[in-house]
Amino acid sequence: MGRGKIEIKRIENTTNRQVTFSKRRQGLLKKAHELAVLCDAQLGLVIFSHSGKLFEYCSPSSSMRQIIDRYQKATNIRIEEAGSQHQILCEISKLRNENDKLQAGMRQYMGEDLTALTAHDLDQLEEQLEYSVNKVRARKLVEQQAAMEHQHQQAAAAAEAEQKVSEIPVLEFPHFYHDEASRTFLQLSPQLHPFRLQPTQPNLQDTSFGGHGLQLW
Amino acid sequence: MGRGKIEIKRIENTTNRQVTFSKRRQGLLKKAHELAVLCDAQLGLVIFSHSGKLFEYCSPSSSMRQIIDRYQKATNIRIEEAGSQHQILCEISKLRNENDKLQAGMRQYMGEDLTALTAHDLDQLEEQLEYSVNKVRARKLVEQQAAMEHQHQQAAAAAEAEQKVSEIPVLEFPHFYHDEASRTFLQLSPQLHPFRLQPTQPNLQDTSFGGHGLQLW
DNA sequence: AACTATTTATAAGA
DNA sequence: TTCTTATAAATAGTT
Repeated sequence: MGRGKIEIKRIENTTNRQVTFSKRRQGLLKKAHELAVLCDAQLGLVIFSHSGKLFEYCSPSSSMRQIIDRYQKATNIRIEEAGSQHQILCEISKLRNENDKLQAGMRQYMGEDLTALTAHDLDQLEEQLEYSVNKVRARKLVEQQAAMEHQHQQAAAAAEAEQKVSEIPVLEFPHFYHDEASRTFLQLSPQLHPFRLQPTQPNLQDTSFGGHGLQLW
Repeated sequence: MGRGKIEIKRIENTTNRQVTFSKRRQGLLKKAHELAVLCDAQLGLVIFSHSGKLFEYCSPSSSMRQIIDRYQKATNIRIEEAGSQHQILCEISKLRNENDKLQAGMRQYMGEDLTALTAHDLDQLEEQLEYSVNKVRARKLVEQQAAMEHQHQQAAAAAEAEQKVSEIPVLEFPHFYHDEASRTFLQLSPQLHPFRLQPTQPNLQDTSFGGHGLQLW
């Protein structure tokens, strides 16, 4: 539709291409509008020129946002996004759950909320607390020793002393959970096992998701 | 461009509208393609018919997904989404932080990780643990009493007994934090105040966000 | 779905 | 760029 027919292939002459872009872009936007109005259709048109400039049209009474949303719903292009969103919500839920449990456990260690515990739970808690008190006392002892020996620069000897203390004399009470795994994630289930700590993931920071390896940051 | 000129307004006759939609849709898609090819432009066109059917075109060597992404980047339409995403990430970060602190506090209550504590911290921890042990023992006493009196159906008297016990005799050690606020959120700052518990929000579930009130579910 | 009179879009030129 | 105009293309109304 012009003085001559043209082949539909990239116009190599830059000026020519820009002129054609300008003309046809205008025509396309106009026709998009006409279609939307005449036929009561919802449509969105986004054009990036070769140089990167953005032009757009969307039908009356709607926004490009709406149209993109509708398009994504219609094509399920969002499943991936929705999946990761779901994972995020699961992560938050899990963390809140863990927090609640930790707080419940913490309260019990502070002597609160004991009424829900069975006699056996109370026994275990008492044992654990006695164990902890003894650990603390052992540590205090070491600190005193270290302070006394400080001027003699014998910190190494002090550490050794602590080692001995915590290994032998003060641990007169059994404890139900105590190994190097205690440095990892602690998962409490206060309802079922108020004081049973279970090591779960060895790596607290990175493997929080259930094996999918989604990195949030 | 036809037998007669038409006004650009919604075609009321349904059949006519559908026919026009079909013709003009085809023309629009064709012109979109021509513009994309002739001018080396990237464009996306999405059309929903009045009846909800989806038609689309996007320029060669790209996908609608890419075009939508580029559009969203270009228009910052994502700021809202990014904002809420940011809030979600903040929430997760906060929860993880709280979890870490709770775990650190918990470990210390279990007698682990004591080396970082000062003498004063150790004293407080010892006091708290002794307080907790005594609370547990008081509770055990009450349970025993309740068990003995069970056949006499005097649960009420047992509760009264616990009240007396916890009020008077066993609390021979001072405790640094103990009031009704302990039922609310506990926030630990093990680095600065290893055992100083601070009540924060009165409502743990809903006011997790910093005043913005974003509800995640 | 095809036809065709007419309108509209636009390629090339100024 | 913008305007002009000859011509190609699109399409409204018809069959």
